[in-house]
Amino acid sequence: MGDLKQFRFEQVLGFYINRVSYLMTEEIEKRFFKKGLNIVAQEFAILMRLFQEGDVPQAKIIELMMRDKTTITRRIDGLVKKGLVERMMNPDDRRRFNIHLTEKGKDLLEQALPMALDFQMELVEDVSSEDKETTVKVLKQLTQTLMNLK
Amino acid sequence: MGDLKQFRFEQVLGFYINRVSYLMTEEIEKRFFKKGLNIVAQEFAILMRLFQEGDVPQAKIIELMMRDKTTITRRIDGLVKKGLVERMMNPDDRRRFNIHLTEKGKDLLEQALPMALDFQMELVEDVSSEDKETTVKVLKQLTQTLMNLK
DNA sequence: ATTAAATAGTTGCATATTACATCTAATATG
DNA sequence: CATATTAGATGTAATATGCAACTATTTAAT
Repeated sequence: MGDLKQFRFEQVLGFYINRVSYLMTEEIEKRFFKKGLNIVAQEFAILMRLFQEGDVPQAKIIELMMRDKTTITRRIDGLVKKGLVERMMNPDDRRRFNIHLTEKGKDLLEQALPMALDFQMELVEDVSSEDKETTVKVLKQLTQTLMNLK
Repeated sequence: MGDLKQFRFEQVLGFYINRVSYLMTEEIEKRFFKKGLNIVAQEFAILMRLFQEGDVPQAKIIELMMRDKTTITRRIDGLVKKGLVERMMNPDDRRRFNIHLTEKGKDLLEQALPMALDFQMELVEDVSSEDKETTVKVLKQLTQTLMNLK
């Protein structure tokens, strides 16, 4: 086990990725809360997706969030209860719902999105755009590798 | 809100960081489980830290994990129950415990560490060492920025 | 057409994670 | 010595998560 002790664990990507992920989530949720926006980061991610893509069935959100369908059912339940989205009947397939952003949901996003973008800007302020691009590239690559493992 | 629609959200770091963080954690836990190692990623992080630094009081682990002290108390409880660590009296300050890696904990780490290192290697296999270094640098920078916000 | 298989989503559990408020014991500070 | 601070534990409650099993619907297979 001696040789392992030599290893500089701090150089390991996972170490930082988990930390940054946790800290970013924590910070953006804190900011949402301060502005009276009653959503967590995951809910924001769903709303943002609906804003980008329009109505989608829950299956799409499951894919995005990479969680069990039961977990997503309950997340959507929560968003419905808050009045931010609604389940619309899909006439082509009556098993499916289209998740639809309500006016209230749009209003909330109108506040939340600029906050999220500001936060991102603030974060990478001191990172050169070259380094930022490299990082995004590497993260995309890692995502792909990880998805292939599944 | 029209201008926001233009924004390429996929370029945003947070998007990938969260995904990679989640997928990495999931994958390493799956591998631990497959080999019969009964630990989650957070427990591994604690054991690894103990291996690197020797006995530390719980406060150090709180700092590492960035969780509430009650959460850490219970994590340590869990590790004690599994026989992987023990709480040693600190003669200099009787409020404090030193968390000590047991033989069983060391044995487990002896299996888990190489797995974690292999996993990391596997992940960054196709990433040039230059890109990897840049990514680590950026992640460190982001960590620092995020810590300063707190 | 009729039956079997697959799909979308929900509900009933059980478990894990987390933290706030509060408590005890011990140490540090004035 | 009195008080404040610190380390850690416990009570409790909220949230997150997924497996198993279920319903309803659509698709595929005979």
